[in-house]
Amino acid sequence: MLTQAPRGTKDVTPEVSALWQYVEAQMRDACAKAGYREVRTPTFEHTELFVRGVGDTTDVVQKEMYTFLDKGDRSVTLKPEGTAGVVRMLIENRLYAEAQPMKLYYLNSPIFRYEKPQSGRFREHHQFGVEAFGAAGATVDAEQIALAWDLLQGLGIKDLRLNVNSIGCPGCRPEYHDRLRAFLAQRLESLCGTCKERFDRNPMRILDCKSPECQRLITGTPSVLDCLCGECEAHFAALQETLGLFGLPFQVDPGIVRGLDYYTKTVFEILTDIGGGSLAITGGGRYDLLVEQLGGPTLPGVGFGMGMERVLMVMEAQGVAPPVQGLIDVFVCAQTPAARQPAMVLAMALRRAGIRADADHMARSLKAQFKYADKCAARTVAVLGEEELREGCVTLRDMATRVESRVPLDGAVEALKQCGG
RNA sequence: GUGGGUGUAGUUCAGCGGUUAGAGCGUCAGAUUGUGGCUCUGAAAGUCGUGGGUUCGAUUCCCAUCACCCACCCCA
Repeated sequence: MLTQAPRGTKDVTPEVSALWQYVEAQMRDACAKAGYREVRTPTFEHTELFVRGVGDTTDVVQKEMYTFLDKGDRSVTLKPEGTAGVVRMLIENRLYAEAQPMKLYYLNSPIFRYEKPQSGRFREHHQFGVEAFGAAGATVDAEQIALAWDLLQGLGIKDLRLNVNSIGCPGCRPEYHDRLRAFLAQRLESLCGTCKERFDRNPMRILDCKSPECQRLITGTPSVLDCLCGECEAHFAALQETLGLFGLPFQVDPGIVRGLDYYTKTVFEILTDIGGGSLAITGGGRYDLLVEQLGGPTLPGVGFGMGMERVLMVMEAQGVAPPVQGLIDVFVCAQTPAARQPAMVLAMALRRAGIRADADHMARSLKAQFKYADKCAARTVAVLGEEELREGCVTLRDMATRVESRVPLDGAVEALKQCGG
C-alpha cells in the first residue's frame, strides 16, 4: 500500500520520460509556429469556478471532481479540465485588454477526475491544451483543429479521424431542445435512467448515450444542424470551408455533443484506432459565452484539450515512438583503482566542455565498465590505465568501429569535442 | 457507480492441498589477469497482493479486502 501509487495515477519512469520530452517538444513547437504562448494555472481552483464554468448538470461536476475543504474552510477542487482556469487567469490578469486574439496554450497540465480507471483513462492525467480569445470567426476554430491534426500526424499517429459538429448558440439551441423533447416525449418511458434525467435539463446528451436501446430510440431524431440560426449556420459553413482549404479531411457528426456545458457552435473530436476500439485523443470547441459567464467581458473563445497519456499510449501501441537516444556520449573507463579519480576528473572536464560524459561510480572491473558504457550507448569510451597514466595520455575507442587511438590527456577534451563525443 | 477477469522474483509467466516454489528476460559476477554487443557458467533476488476461514497442513480451496485489466457510464 505504502509503495503503491494511488489508484488511477501513473509514474513517469526513466524509460518513458524521453518520449514525454519528445512529445512535449513537438507540442511547444506546434504552438510556437502558430503564435500561441504558454500559460500555467494552479492545480486547484475555487470549486465554484468549475461549477459555474463546466456546468452543474455535467457528470464531471456532479460526480467526478476532487473537491475538499482547505484549512480555511474554502471549498477547492483539483482541476477537472483546463479551460476554466485559463479563463479565470485571463479575467484576473486582464489579458483581454491586450492585443487580440489572445492565443494561449498549456502543457502537462494535471487534470483530475474521480472515475474508474481503465486503459487510457486515469484519475490524474495530463493535458496539452490550446485556447484563443477574442476572435469570433471560424478561422481560429479551423486553425486550432489544424494545429492538433498536424501535431498528431507529425508524431506519426495513424488512422486519425476528425469529426466536427455545431451545437448552436443560446439563440437557436432552445428551439432544438424543444424539437428534441417533442420527438423523444413519446419514447421517454423506454429511455435509460440517466437519459430520463437528461430529458429536462440537457436533452442533447441523450444523443451521446451508448445504451443500445437509447441508440435505437434516437434514430431519426431531428439534427441540431437543421435548427441552427443564420449566424451559427454561416459559422459552421465557414469552418468547413476553411478546413477544406487547409486540406483536413473531416466528417460532420451531428452526434458529437461533448460533456462540458460551455460549448457553443463548433465542437470537434479527433479519434484514432487502438486495439479494436476507437479512442478520442483530442476534443474541444467554441465557448463564446464562458468568459462573460465567469465574470469577464463579452469575449468569444475556442479551445481544445489533448490527453498526453493517450497520445503516448497510441504512439506506443502503433509503434511510432521514436527510438531512444543514447544516454551519454563518452564513458571514461578506469583500468586500475589508481585511475578512478583521474577518470572521474576527465569526465567532469568533458561535461564542462558540453559533452555528455560519465565514469565508473561502482568500483567495477574494466570489463564491467565497458558493459555499462555499452548499455548507456556511449559512442566513445576513454580508457585510463597504468600505461596511460604513466605516459600522460588516454586511449579513445570508437564503440561502433572498435578503432582505438591515443591522445595526450590534456588534449583529450578538445579531441572528443571535435569528433562530437 | 454497475458487471466480468487477473494478482507467484525487477519483469513476462509456469506450478501444486504436502519437504528447501521454478523458467525465460533483466541485474550482478566469472570464462588464465587492459576492452562492450554474441555465447557459456554461476550468483543474488519472492511476506506466492493483504486479512480471515476450511484443513493435521493452504501459494493452491472458500470469503472479504485492495490493486490491476476489460466492458458499461463518462471522457482526454
